[in-house]
Amino acid sequence: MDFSLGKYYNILESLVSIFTIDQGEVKVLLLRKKSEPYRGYWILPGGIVSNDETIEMNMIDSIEAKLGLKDVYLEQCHIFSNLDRDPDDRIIAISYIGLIDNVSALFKRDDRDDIQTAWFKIGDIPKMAYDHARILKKNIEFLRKKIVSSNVLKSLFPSDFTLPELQKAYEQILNVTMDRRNFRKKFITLGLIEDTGDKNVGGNGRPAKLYSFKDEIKERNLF
Amino acid sequence: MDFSLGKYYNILESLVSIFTIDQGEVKVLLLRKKSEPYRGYWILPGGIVSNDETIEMNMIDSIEAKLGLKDVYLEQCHIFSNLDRDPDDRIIAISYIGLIDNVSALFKRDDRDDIQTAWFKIGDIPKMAYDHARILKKNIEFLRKKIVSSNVLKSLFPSDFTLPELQKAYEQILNVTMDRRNFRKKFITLGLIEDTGDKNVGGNGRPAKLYSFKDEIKERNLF
DNA sequence: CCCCTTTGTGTTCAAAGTACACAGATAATT
DNA sequence: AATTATCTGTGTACTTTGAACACAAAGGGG
Repeated sequence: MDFSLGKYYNILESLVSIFTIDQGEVKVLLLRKKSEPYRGYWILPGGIVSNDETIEMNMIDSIEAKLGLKDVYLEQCHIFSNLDRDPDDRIIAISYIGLIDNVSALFKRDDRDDIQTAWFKIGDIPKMAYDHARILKKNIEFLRKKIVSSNVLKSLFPSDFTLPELQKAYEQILNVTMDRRNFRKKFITLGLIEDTGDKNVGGNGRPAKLYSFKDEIKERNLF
Repeated sequence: MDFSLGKYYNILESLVSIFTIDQGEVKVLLLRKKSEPYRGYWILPGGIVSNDETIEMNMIDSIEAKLGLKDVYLEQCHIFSNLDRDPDDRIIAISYIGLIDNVSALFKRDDRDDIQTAWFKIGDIPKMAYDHARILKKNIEFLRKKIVSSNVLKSLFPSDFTLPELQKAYEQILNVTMDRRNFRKKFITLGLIEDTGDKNVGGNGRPAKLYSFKDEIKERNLF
């Protein structure tokens, strides 16, 4: 194959939907475009992939450089190669989901002149540029499948958490309501979490027990 | 972003694991390398993606041009961007699974001088070039997840089929054995298939009833 | 001390999954 | 024509899992 032909040169961008839990709400991190086209619209963070790095490396570097975030749990989601997804250039997008706990999320860099960021509730997404709304939708759909077939939400709750917190996360992402007793029974009988012995103090009402995930993230049907 | 910089030019290849049922066996279509490096080793079919086509278009065209196969059911699986996956060039691979029924598979083009193909049982894969063994493994893993969460095997059995045939396909892909009565009950009570009224004649033993899938392919937990 | 809020807990019923054995239909054999 | 070999079709009891459901306990605030 003769790669000197320009037709085989493709531009690739990585795009990521980074989710976290902020005060009980599942949120996704978006960037605001400050220049045309789509000025003022929101986009998914990402970067252009160089040919001397893996897509994962690019993703990790982009997230750290632009957002200051480290240790984001990443999973590949989907590739979008429609010819019309950017009016100016032909760019292939590789989308990821990213999960980060609320403590690590605090280390997000302050907005620079050229970068404005915000966390949005996943049920309340603003106007997005290009086809990013579609990509985000696909990513949320992917996350939905993921949380019922693995304990991936460990990434949102790495340290101690309460069962109501975990349940709320599931409910928001799956867009359902669940019975507290059945939810609790599920997680405990599956042996996925363990009681730390501590309690959550300071909140309203009876203090909740604190749990932590026992195992590493792996595939396993939960629901 | 200044795309005139060469570092943003990436080479992309599409690679596909095409599965079919051949005399009750689940098989995958491989190509034999006729030149160095890896001469004599086997590879997944695919093509280099141009910047004026989608990856899906490239996949479909490659399959038809090199193999003569049409109407292969395709699903995106995974991207491999390791820097060391090809010793000579930096090529990013986008892998697909493809499903084709045994009748359509018969229209596979005869081997040309430069292309030698063969169907291999998925439990009996030959020596493969580059990282294609790893990619194929991932694709089979993907297929495994897919057949328990959707009726995607409809693509292997588009017209009439018998329940033992379908069961054998599941058993081979999942690498398990199942109870005939429970398997039958499952598919019938799920309402996924319907009795055509015909019977399979000519085989050994009691003729099996012929069924066909009622619905289009869609997500739905089966097992 | 009482009220408000939120968490923790057990049982009953329904549904789905699992295990299991024998009779029916055809082709091949005698 | 009868027998045998091979493969398919079928129902039931048991176990496990999922779903529905209400009240007591712990803490904070007035």
